[in-house]
Amino acid sequence: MSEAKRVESRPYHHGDLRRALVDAARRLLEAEGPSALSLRAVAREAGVSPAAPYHHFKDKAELLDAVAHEGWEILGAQMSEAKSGATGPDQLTALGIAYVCFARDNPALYRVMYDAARDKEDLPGDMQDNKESAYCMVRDTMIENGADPSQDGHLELASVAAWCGAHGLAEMAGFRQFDHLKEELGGERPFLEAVLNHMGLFPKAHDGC
Amino acid sequence: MSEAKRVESRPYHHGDLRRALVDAARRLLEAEGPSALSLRAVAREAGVSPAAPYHHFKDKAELLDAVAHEGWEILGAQMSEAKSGATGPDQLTALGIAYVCFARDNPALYRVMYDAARDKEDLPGDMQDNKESAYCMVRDTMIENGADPSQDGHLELASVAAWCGAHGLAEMAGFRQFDHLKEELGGERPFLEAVLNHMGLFPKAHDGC
DNA sequence: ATCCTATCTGAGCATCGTTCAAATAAGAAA
DNA sequence: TTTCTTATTTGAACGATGCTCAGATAGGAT
Repeated sequence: MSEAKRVESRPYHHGDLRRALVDAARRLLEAEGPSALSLRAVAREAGVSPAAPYHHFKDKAELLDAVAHEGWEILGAQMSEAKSGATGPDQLTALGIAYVCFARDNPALYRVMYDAARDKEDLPGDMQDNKESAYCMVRDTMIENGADPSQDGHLELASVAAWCGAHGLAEMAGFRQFDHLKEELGGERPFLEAVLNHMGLFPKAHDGC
Repeated sequence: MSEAKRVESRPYHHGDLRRALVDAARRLLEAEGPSALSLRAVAREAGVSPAAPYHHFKDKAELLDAVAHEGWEILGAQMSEAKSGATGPDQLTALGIAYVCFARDNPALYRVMYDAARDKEDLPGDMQDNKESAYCMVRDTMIENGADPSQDGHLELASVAAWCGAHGLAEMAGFRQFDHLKEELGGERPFLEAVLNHMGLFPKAHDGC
């Protein structure tokens, strides 16, 4: 449908084709879902031949890795913002809510982020590499709010439990079977908060998404 | 590799080809992982032409549905057995552990079970259709152990929270990043129990897998 | 023995991921 | 400027996939 934008500097034939391909992939992902994300379709969307992507990514998997990488960056940014909008233990809730809302608003991207990881049996590095990464933020926030870093096992256990709970909810929240529960609780937000609260990992919930 | 067994009654050309196809699919799934599960490969494994499956399943998706259906049956049976091996609130823990252990022992099958559902945004009927279904067992066990069925929202909330926690853990437990935590806690079993316990949804943990 | 119908095959179509030799264009060297 | 070099892109091709369809085949009933 849409053409790749050709406004910026064009150092080579196509400008920054790598960039254009990742953008095209994300556009397709949002518009058509993960099943429509073929390498050929991405090339088509970027206005380029099916073989062109192979000079920027060794694999289809490597392209998806790049897309997933951006996903983790966006998630990290949104969680960081959510955290700074709250204080004390509420920060943990804010992180949880931000995580689940990200998954709700970008379901296809969220799937790509974990699919790549599942095949490798390795959590994506983007998730835990730097202080702005999603997992580390949860961990650090727990420490800031009284968890004992020296009692390392317990802290990590708490982080893992919180992560599992949030991920589970993120994957379940999309199913229609929970629509009536959402209505009953006054909308999707309250539903998400209620489940997170019930898990006891995220103390309370107040802030915006 | 292996040939389809041709021992039972053979009412038509191939006997019960539908059965043979589902078996072949599960064999491939276990041996080669979900990505190797093509319709053609299943037909090949069953010793039949690529077009044959279409007389028993309208789709590849419908074949996967059948595989997933069996997965839910097995999961239900294992959870039922785990429940009957415990009493009181321990039953809930037993259910949780059984759920996660099933996912650990059949990762490929577990993925197929949810992949089909995700695409439809509908939880698989097999999960909640009958009293032996996995979700209903959790719900019923909660009622049996003191939850108030009249306060319906809260009960369902508790079930959903437990399900999310178990599912999240089931998907995370396979990642290598948690290997050191597992060791530290004395193996995979203790790790799973510790996380479930930490979520506070499954009171205690004692029974076998 | 004949017919009917469910079952299976073989060939074919569009698409996919991937590779590779050849074409092209950008920047450096002359 | 002209030439050379190299990164970038293309076009054609291969094997594999999901799926369709006309025709072959074989049970079971008549």
